[in-house]
Amino acid sequence: MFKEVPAGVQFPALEQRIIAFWQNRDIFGKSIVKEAPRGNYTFYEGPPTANGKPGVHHVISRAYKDLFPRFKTMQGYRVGRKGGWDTHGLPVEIAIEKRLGFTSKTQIEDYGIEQFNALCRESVFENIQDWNKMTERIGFWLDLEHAYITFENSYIESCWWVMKELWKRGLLVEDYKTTWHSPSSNTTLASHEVALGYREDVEDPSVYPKFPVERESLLDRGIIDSKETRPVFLMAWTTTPWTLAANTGLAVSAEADYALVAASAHYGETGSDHLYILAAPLLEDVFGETPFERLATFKGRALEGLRYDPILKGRVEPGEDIEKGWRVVVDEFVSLEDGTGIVHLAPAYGDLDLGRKHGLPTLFSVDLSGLVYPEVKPLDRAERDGPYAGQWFKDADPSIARDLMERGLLFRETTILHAYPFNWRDGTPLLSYAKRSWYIRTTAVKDKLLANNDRINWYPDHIRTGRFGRWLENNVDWALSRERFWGTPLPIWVSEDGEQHCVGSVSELEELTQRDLSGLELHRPYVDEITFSKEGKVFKRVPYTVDVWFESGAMPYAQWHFLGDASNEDVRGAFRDNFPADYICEAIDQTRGWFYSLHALATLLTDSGNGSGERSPGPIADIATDTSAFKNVIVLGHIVDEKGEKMSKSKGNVVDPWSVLDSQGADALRWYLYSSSPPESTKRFSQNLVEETLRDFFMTLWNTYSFFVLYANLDNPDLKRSPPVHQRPDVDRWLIAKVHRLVWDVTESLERYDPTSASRTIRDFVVDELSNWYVRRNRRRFWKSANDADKAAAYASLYEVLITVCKLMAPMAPFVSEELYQNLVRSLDRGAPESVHLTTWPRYDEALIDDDLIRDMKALVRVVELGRSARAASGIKTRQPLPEVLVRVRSEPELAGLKRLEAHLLEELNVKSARYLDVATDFVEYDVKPNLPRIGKRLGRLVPVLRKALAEISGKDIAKNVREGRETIIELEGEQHAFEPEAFLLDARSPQGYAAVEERGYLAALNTTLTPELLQEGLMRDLIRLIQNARKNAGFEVSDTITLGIDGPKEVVAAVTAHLETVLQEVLAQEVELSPLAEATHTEEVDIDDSHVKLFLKKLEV
RNA sequence: GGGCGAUUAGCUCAGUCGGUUAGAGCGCGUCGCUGAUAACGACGAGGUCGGUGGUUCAAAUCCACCAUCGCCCA
Repeated sequence: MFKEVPAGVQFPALEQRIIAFWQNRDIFGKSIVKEAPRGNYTFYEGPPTANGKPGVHHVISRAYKDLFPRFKTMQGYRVGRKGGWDTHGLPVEIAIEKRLGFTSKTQIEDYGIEQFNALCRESVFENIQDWNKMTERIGFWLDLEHAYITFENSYIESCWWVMKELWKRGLLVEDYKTTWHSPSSNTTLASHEVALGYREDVEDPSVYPKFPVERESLLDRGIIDSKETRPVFLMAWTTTPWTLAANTGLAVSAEADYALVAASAHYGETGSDHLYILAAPLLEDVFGETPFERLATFKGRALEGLRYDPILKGRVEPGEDIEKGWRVVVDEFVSLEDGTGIVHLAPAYGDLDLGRKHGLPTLFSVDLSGLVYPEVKPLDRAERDGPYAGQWFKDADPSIARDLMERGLLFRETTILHAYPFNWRDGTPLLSYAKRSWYIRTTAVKDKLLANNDRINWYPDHIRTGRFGRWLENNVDWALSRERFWGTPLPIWVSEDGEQHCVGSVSELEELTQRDLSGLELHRPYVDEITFSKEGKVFKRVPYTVDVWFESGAMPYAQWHFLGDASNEDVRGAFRDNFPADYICEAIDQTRGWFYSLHALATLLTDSGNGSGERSPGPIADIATDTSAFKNVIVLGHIVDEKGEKMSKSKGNVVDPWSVLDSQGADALRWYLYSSSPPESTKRFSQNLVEETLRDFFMTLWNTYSFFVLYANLDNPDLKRSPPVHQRPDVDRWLIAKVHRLVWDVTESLERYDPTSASRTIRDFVVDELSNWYVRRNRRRFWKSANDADKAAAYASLYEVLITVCKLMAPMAPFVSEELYQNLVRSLDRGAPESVHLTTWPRYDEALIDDDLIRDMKALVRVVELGRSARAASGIKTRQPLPEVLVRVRSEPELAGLKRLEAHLLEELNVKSARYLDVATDFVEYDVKPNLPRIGKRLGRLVPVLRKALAEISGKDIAKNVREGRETIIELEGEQHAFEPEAFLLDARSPQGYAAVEERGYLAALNTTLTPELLQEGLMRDLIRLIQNARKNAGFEVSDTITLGIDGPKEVVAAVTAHLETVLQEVLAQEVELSPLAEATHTEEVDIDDSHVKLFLKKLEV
């Protein structure tokens, strides 16, 4: 016996019971230790931060994360799923700063880094309960017990190991980094602080500096000829004259047109004694009223590498090769929106990445306090200090402009209104400043970053060459250090004279310090206090922490506390067995975040070296060579509200996942997320659509299941001894064929990481094929009284299919599938696996996928649909039997197939017989159309001519040719063309005198002639329906037998008498009195056609 | 400003290699059917396939430009 299935099911409550069941039996644990013939399948958890509450967007990624580990487990893999928590970083610090009311970094230092970090540490798990509850509630199986936590010593130590390995190979170096720097407080501002301080309509200088070009190279390029003697300038534009001394390059656009023009030395004057190069489309804008003469036009590319003279020279840092500067570079970023199309590059003040990309040196004009360096002066000045030494950078602007103007090196000086950032606390302007910073030299392995990316399966595919590929192509070194407090300390110790030492482990630090550091917490300020001496020099740690993306990118190593140690085989084995990941899944915003940091670190560490030995192989190249950290990745789109707007707390349109989880449940939510749209598309979330998913799919499945259980409990079929498939009726073999094809489809979809297709295919099968066709067509077979082979076949088929479906949906809807499995399988077989999630993924048997049968059933459904339509058009209700249906299908095999399924056709349409029109009969007229996919290319522009010709030729003639397999000759524009039979599509027109409906070669026509016998049968069926209604109204169970009394006119009496057996059977009546029934417990008065009938019902006690 | 992606019915989405009349579900209207169903079936209303231009005998589909939205980077 199966557990009874209630009609009204509450999925949220059901899911809670399943959660308890999983917990009590430790099903998750068992799913990991069970036999895994196919080996390991590794999933990496991209660590969330638990200092905020989880929202519906976290549910979507967790739903996608959960699916494939479950699927792969069922396929026979071992899928350990180590959880993880991201605990460091600026958002955490900011939250604490707010709580303490701090507005600057110095306040934190005054307060004490120790106490500050202690508060950070406490806060990161503030919402851990919410996260754990949500994770459990949506059925995300994740090993939270052994989750990695980025603030733990073991995790940080692994990060140190990674950094040391990079440092040893010269891949972790100190260099410059552009930051928004506030000279007034001498600190770097975080991006959100910068955003706070933007002011619109700031008036700034707008100047057009003139960079003199070497005459020779212009001659070489043919831009000027040898007769030309006037000086030539590259005309640039800037709003920050103080950066001109830091200029080391000029950028142009390769494809844009540039012009050589002659004009005066200064704006607004007449003359032609100076030659200028600038973008052709901007000439009018730049010169305005100034007369100019255009001498030549060329592409920007022609200027590449051109050398020019600096107009001011700044401070050169030691080791900088200034000879590489002062040349023209070509870059895509150059736009012709404003300026001159020649962009002034000052790497020290905002253009560092561009400078680095093009190999330009870095010069400085202003120090960190915003004061001009003494070195800033024209090249030819001999005196030691320049004229602007010590000036506030904004104050230096006018004098710089004036001096340049005087020297003929400025074409024009004016002002502009634009937006510029200021320190939001004191209103002083910010500097975009290249500061000292620690870098990972990812550019050294750029080719490998690209090559390893090529081997990643991205879903969707376009990310590989698109967003991620583009990002890698424009790779710049990874700025690692941060001037912050709560994070992994950068393990670099520096001596007073600048010698650097990177520490890769605590034991190394113990060796260096000769101290026992086992109790040391690897955070600031504790590690800051550790110093050591080497060769007589004292080493102190640099004050930085590292980018949190580095930490999460290091999780493949750090989650195991991997230190590359060959002697620790447990850790090494754990790492080796789980690297790289088979699958990860995060949202699109991780492209430059986690996706990149995982990829970059793996590429660096698995690097096989560069052959020539300049770069030695990475420390794990012996475990995995030249690979990314992940093989397959699903990139999710973001989730937006019903109106397509971004969910944000301020808009108040954030959907609380619990409102959905509590009413529709986790399975409906998960299923909706998988099936509503492909993972990468932006999802509009609405509870209504989850509700629709519930009704459309889950309720339909539930009802099919409850139907099965209801009748199986009444009938007790022997489901352990099912009849062989080949002995079952066509319709059962059809269902079996369909379900095997379903297994094939769903497996294939999930193997290419496409849960959208997988879930939609299951939905279509369950709703269309299983419920609305198979069960509807076959329900009588379940409740008929004879316990014959046919009934056994029906039970066996439905039973097998339900079990297969519940396994197929288990990875996506883990709760409902568990419920079905427990009742359908475990109630019968206590030896079966304890949970659906411990079962083996279904296999399909190709021999059972009977394509012919599937095709035949499709034709039947097609004809039935047309028949129903004809029925409706005839105006004769379905309960009234009709004598005949006339049918035509498109091919002989379909016709034969339809004949074997004829019983379904007759029953479905309620007709007595079927007559088949020959597929190619002359009985009807034909419309002939060209079969374009076949002959379109061949005919080309003659297609419309043929269409016209076909409209005039007799369809019958062509049909005859087609039937006899002959070619048809048609004259088109005076030429004879021969068309094979397949060149045409024949569309038959309807025969006269029938209620007929036809579509695309299929036809169903109903003969509507009614005889007295047919009318009587119709009356009988009306009566049966009314009695069934009365049974329901009386509140009888489906299986209750009754005594029936009918009091009505003689037509009714005659109809009942003529069809007595049918009536008794249909309404489960033991006997029927054709008169009032005295002992009736339920009476009803009903109308049939125009007569009144009284019905009397009494339940028989068993 | 740049890059990547999206835009098909009121809503959520299919649409294969360019090829016959652009489809489904939900919602709406009419009718039918019903002892598994919270259903089901038939018919109908609802589409400038984001816009413009181009290629082609033929474009939702290919190309160019534009618009709107999203994300990332400036």
